[in-house]
Amino acid sequence: MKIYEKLRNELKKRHLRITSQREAVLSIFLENQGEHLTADEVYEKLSHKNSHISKATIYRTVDLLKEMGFLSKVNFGDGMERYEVKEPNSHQHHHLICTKCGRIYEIKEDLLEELEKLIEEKTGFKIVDHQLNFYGICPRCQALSEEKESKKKAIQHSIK
Amino acid sequence: MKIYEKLRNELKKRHLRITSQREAVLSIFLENQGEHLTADEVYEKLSHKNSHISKATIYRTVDLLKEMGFLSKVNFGDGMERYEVKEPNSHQHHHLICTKCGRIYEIKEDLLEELEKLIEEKTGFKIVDHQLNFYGICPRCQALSEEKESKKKAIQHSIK
DNA sequence: AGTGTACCCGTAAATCTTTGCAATTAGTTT
DNA sequence: AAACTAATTGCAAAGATTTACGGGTACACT
Repeated sequence: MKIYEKLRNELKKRHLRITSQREAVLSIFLENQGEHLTADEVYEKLSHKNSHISKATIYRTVDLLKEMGFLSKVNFGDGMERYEVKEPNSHQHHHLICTKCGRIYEIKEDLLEELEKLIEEKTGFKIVDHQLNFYGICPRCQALSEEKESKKKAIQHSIK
Repeated sequence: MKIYEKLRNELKKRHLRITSQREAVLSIFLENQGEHLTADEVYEKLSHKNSHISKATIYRTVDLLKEMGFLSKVNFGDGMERYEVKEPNSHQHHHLICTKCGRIYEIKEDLLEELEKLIEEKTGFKIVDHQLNFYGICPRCQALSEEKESKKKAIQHSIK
């Protein structure tokens, strides 16, 4: 089933309305698979397509699309909420965030299913979603800081 | 070692200054262990102690305390950033967030160490932190909705 | 197709958070 | 103890997100 059709069905099921704004916002995410877009980025991309939708509506719409399972919210701690397409068939994935350069790396595997089951058994919670972020230093930045470190030592040495 | 002493040492190590504001903000968290405070809540609690610190400074200070390892940032998707005391000796814990009532439950175990190691090996990342949230329905809300469900059925039945 | 109702959108205001700037202050050096 | 330097603070402005409200629109029911 096509995804717009799925959007329409989902909206009908919830007695919500099919509007051009909702389809337009979803289209931006479909045209930018793999990216983590902020509300402002969605707004800009829509503007470039001569589709002017107010920021308030974009915020409301991404939240709705999240509730309906089309998007996931991801927060990288950079001061803005981001959203990405959530493929319904695939497992969830996680994010590795480099605290030096801010680059985001994806971890394709989920690996949390066992843990989820364990927690459901222990707590009686019915878990429907999760979000996992790892923070650290990426290989690239590790290499750079080693370089810097050895330069520093070389300088200290030459001063002696 | 006392925690304020630790704060002072950590600040000195980074060539930052020991200020009354920094100690006051930390004190609020120590007096409210187990809570997840927003910047505004910290501000209010300080005001009640006749300690007026500007919001800007509170935001800057909680971020600094996080960088230095005294606090963890937690985001429950309720529109505000929250911070909590991070016990240095204990493992990290995770949060279960009920999407119906908003209550937060804590999971004491970390359980992510193996996974971290696996990812470090695979990607070359040096992981220093992580944040994991589970979203679902708590036992209490499950019970409530079952109740509602059976009432509904009872009504439908009586209509027949 | 016309009517009615509830939902949805855009605007503006409110709220949460970050940032630039000038005055103040902590801590070092003399 | 005075002088100096650089970090820190508070204020105000900017930026990000949510919310209240009135007019407009989707869609169900004739």
